[in-house]
Amino acid sequence: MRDKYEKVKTFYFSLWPSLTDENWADFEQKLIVRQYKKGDCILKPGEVCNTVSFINYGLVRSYYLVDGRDVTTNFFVEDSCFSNYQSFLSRTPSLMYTDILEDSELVDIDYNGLQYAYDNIPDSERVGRLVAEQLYIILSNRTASLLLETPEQRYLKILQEKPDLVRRVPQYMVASYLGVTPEALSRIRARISKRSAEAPLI
Amino acid sequence: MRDKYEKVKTFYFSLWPSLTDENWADFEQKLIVRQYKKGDCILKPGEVCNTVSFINYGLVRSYYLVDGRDVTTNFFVEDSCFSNYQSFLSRTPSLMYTDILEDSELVDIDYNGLQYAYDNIPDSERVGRLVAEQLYIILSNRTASLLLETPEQRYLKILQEKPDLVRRVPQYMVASYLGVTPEALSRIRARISKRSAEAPLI
DNA sequence: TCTATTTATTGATTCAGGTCAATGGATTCT
DNA sequence: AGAATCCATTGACCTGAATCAATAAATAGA
Repeated sequence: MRDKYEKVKTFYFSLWPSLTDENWADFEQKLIVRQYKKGDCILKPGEVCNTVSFINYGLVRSYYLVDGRDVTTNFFVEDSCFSNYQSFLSRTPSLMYTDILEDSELVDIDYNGLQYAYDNIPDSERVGRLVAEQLYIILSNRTASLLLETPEQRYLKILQEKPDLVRRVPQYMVASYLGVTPEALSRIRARISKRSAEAPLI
Repeated sequence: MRDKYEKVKTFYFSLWPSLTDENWADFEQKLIVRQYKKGDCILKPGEVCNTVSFINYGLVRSYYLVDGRDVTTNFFVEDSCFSNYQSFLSRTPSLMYTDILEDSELVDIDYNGLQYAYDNIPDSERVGRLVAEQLYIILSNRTASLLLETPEQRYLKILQEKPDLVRRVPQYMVASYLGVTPEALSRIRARISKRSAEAPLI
């Protein structure tokens, strides 16, 4: 039988060089494996996010829904961690939805489990800090992209950097991630393929 | 004589309830007070940011300069902490400038000083985590605003939330923070005052 | 104080994206 | 397989922001 903790263990060991097998065994007690089906909504506005999740397999999306407008803040794929970190950290209601886009298996640690780790497992504070710092860096790249690049540039970039994600996700969600309407993304695509058809062959 | 460590001490004690006077004395050894003049540039693209700074007084701006376009990522005012956190954390060259907008006094801790604290002063890892988490929350609010709101809405919001900042900063920098050109902000302002002139008196 | 420079406003034009609406193509469900 | 739903594309029109340019206002320097 497949070990559901294999991947998450590798993930934490990579961030946490001093982690011993003994401490891992302690930490693993706090983890809960959960399966979800495509279409499940695992967090709604008004709810407080209570978990940080590692994705064994699957695909997850976080988004705002503000007067009918759907704005994707992030996609999360297998082998990475996610949370509604703002809500989780501040213990305040989320403003976002989090949906399961493909059947997924998550390995959750809840707020109390994490506090237990911080208080009892050596160097876990450091891991918490490193995770927060990594999330900060990712977010600051996204913010820079929103400020500096046009939607077309952002689309070309995601095509190049995450082609698999673009394939797995409906186009209107990609549009919503780029900050434009589905119609606009459709026209951006048309513009790009028109240009590449006209481009002189080098 | 004014104690240059008074404010920064208050700041750290508020984040760090377990901080003893003895530990503070140790930590204070690592702090360096620096004065800057309006117009000084304290970090340029290509340089690695080596400090986290607390602002005793003054005003600081971080911005990108990409093919002539000036894009403000943040303003920082007295009694808060700042850094080019991405560069500082990852020890990689900054992509941004950081300028002094008003004569300022900063209380710096450098990278090694912070590592010393993490390794030697109890609970400092936790403070590092809390600071990273706070910065994450601030940044995620900014990102949401860029995704969800129009430039006009963002301008009205900054007017309401940080009226003093708007007064202290040239308008073209506010425009650059909102993600529009100076001309566009000028028109947004014209539009708003036209509307409020037309608005029926309630 | 007067001058030089920087900053803010306004006009004309262009263009990308939003909105509304219609159509055709894909998926999904039973 | 067939129906129903969802999704992507396209067209027409509109609006807001970018750009280029000129001018006015404010600020800083000598």
